[in-house]
Amino acid sequence: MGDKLKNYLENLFKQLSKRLEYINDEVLILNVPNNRLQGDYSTNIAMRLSKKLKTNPRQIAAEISSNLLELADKSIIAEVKIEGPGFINFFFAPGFIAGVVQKVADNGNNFGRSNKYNGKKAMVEFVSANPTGPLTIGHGRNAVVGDTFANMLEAIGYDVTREYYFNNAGRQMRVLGNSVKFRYLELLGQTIEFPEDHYQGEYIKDIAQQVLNDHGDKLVEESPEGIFKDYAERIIFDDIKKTLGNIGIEMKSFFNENDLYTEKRIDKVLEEFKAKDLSYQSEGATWLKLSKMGNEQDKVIIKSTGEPTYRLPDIAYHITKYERGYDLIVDLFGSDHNATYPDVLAALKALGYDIEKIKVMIHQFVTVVANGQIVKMSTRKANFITLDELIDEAGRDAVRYFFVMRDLKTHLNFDIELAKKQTDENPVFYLQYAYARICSILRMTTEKELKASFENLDLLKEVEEQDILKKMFHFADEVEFAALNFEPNKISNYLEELAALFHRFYAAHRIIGSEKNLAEARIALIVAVQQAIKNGLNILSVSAPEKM
RNA sequence: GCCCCGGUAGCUCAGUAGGAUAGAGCGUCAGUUUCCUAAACUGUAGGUCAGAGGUUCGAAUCCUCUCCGGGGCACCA
Repeated sequence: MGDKLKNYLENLFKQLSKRLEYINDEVLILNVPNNRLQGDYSTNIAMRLSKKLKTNPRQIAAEISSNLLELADKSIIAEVKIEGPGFINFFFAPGFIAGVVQKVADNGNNFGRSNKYNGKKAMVEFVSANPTGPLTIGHGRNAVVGDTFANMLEAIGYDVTREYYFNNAGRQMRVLGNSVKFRYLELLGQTIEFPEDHYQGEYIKDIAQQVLNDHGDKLVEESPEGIFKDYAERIIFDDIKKTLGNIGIEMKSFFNENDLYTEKRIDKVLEEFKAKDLSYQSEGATWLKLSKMGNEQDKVIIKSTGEPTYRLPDIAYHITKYERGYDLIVDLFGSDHNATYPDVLAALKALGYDIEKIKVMIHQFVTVVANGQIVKMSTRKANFITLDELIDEAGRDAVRYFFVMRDLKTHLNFDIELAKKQTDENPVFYLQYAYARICSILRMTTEKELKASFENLDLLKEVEEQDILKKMFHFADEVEFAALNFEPNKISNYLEELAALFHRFYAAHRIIGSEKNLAEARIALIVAVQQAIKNGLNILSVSAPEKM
């Protein structure tokens, strides 16, 4: 759907370039000025051209604007002004702006969405926590952001697969099995000195209890890597899936690292490295020639024990993503991974894969603040707060919103008290309140037999009304921008601004009690706002309550 | 020592390929409800955009250096 206003101007400039040749070589940058007196859109093209043409920018601006006015449709563009050092400011006709209301009504739940990337397949890999314990708040940011990425890509037409990659073998899982067995023996009355580097959490005791319930004391001689590990894995994974479900995340697929071995994919990659002379043996290990691929140093891919390091399966795993035909491959990691992915990318590139398709997104850590104190957490030490506990306390909407409302690149302070608060300090409620307020107004207007009408949209002339209309025109652009740049916080910011404009309108003007035509145009306006907020919240998977 | 992120109002943060007087919420203080939800709105106060150089008509934004905070630099994942 795009932004009609912007498209219109871009087309106008295209026509203009036939008249004024110098326009051709200059990129047109249109932005929305902060100050409404500076127009609906503004361009600095004259200033940029003045360097090249060695002419006064205001003079160039004058030539551009007079030609533009001749080409422009007066019912769309009301005014073009030259201001400041040479900005060209465009003012749209209020009646034209109001047309967005009709557009929203026509598109309904699809308003803001587009089919620009229809037919393209994307994968978002996220969470990918190994089943060694419940999801923590730290995983929460990854989970919510990843799912929101997927929602945003769907909103611009992508067919998206959400995938969870996990490893249920190796040292961690052995330690997990051991941990359960120790707790099991404790339950049977043995005195155990529980190792410090084992999983300390209460959940391990629960799993041990479960084993005891099902098998009694028959497993004293059983290997920790058998039944104990299997129980732990199954119970923990069920718990993880339940937690994800609690915040509305449904993974389409769970990819087990182990399949890479059984399907001989690891061997195949190794052979390929060898054939392309990208690996070598040294000190009993197999090394990857990363220094030849532009990275700092060579790294081990097979330890002298014969076990691969994480890099090798990671590379093989990504090859499956290519083979599965994705046009866009998104990996979302915490900042602790920031040094590892370049190795994987370099290797894939060396094997001939187009790494432009891969977008590695790194989010910074979550700092949990409780009672004004920073809480340090570790799964192993079990002093963490689980994601489930957080959802129980703060609710799904607040959790989803809080994890997404900040730029990924910055540390997120998660203030547990704030998220729990059902007050105006909590931005989720600000948005939801705007929505609920509209629903309430509409219940009243229905009683008074007033209904939305598109006949007299040109009556929407007040500043507060025009501001809302203009804001709505940008919705689709904001969604597309947010999706392509992986910035979900752009959507929450946009919605907060839209909600603020609505609240301002509400305080300044009345619907019930206004002249009928105006009242019905205003109803159409707020119905459109209602739809936009709902669609935006929907992308964030936050609910839009009709009553609060 | 090296690499990646960040440093903007008292607090939490926006600031979209460099643009016009740096914004919002919360918190301060002062107001607004016989009237569609006051979970709202209006006004007030609050800034050396970490610091120093540079690039240019113009820098919070780009470059260099310094300081502070976080993460990483394994034959762990």
